[in-house]
Amino acid sequence: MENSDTFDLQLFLPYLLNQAAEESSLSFQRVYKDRYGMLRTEWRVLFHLGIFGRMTARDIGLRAKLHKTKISRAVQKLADRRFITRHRSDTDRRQELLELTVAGRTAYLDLRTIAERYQADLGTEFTKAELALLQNMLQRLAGKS
Amino acid sequence: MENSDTFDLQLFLPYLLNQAAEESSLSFQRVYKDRYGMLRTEWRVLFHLGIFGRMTARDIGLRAKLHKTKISRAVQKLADRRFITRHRSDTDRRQELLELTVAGRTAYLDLRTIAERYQADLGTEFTKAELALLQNMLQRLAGKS
DNA sequence: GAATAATAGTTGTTTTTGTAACTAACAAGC
DNA sequence: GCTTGTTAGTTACAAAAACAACTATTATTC
Repeated sequence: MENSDTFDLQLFLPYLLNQAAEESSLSFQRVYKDRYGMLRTEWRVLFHLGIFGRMTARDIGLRAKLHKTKISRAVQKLADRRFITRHRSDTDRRQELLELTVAGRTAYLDLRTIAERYQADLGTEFTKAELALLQNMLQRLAGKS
Repeated sequence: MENSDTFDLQLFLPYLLNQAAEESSLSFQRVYKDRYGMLRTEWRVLFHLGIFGRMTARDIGLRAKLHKTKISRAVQKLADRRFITRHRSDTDRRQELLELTVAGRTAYLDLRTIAERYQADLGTEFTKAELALLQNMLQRLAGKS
């Protein structure tokens, strides 16, 4: 109280980004959590398989910047729930090829619809140009060491 | 593989924001973690006390949107490390007034310097106008329901 | 081609978080 | 003023994340 400081925490990016990320995750989280009992890593793995088709845990990790233990556990859960199948690769028997089942694809398409609606709703709050710049800046922020 | 999907995960805000937030937190995290053994909630509490002066856990929670149990634990750790003092309020003996010690203020000022340098460095990658828009949009994203 | 290193993925252990239940103090209603 | 409800903060337990050590397989090197 005696001395008030001038640093603006609300504008400090590591802080501000986290607040925005947390808030923006919430509505989507409710869907994948309540409707499918999924965790964050699980919907991400599901989406990667939905978008890119058959791939290995390793490749998902590289793309999503996720640690292999997280992926391993997400894969287990998704396989338990029959959302994905796992097949050992013939060319490298360490690797496992992951793929969505029909149920997995259905869940993916459902969630993707929600995600698309979320993105579309942003259009009512921001202009196309604003959104494009935001995404561009976030990608630059995300993509460096 | 057989069917590639068109949804662009990289532009989906709950995903993109998280990637950016995680990346942008990293460099700062290294400082408060390695140098002071702090956790995310701890530096946030420290900063709130540094910026706003004496305040209660409740008020920090409202400002930072942090749950009281998180704050309670951060306060304990910060008090253990003699970064803050805690005094029961006279007007309401449920509340506790928190305040930085000299050591706490020193740590805060050190971390604030790093934070300011981080913000300044952003100026080399983005224009002032871009940054202003980014912050504005993030605040709008952060500050709803 | 045997020994060594590197890689894909799993499992176990420790930290950290999330959630619910609790204590102590205050506030409101009757 | 006593019962009922709220609030500030803590504690205990459950869920999730982080980190390290492990197995099995492939790659490298001498």
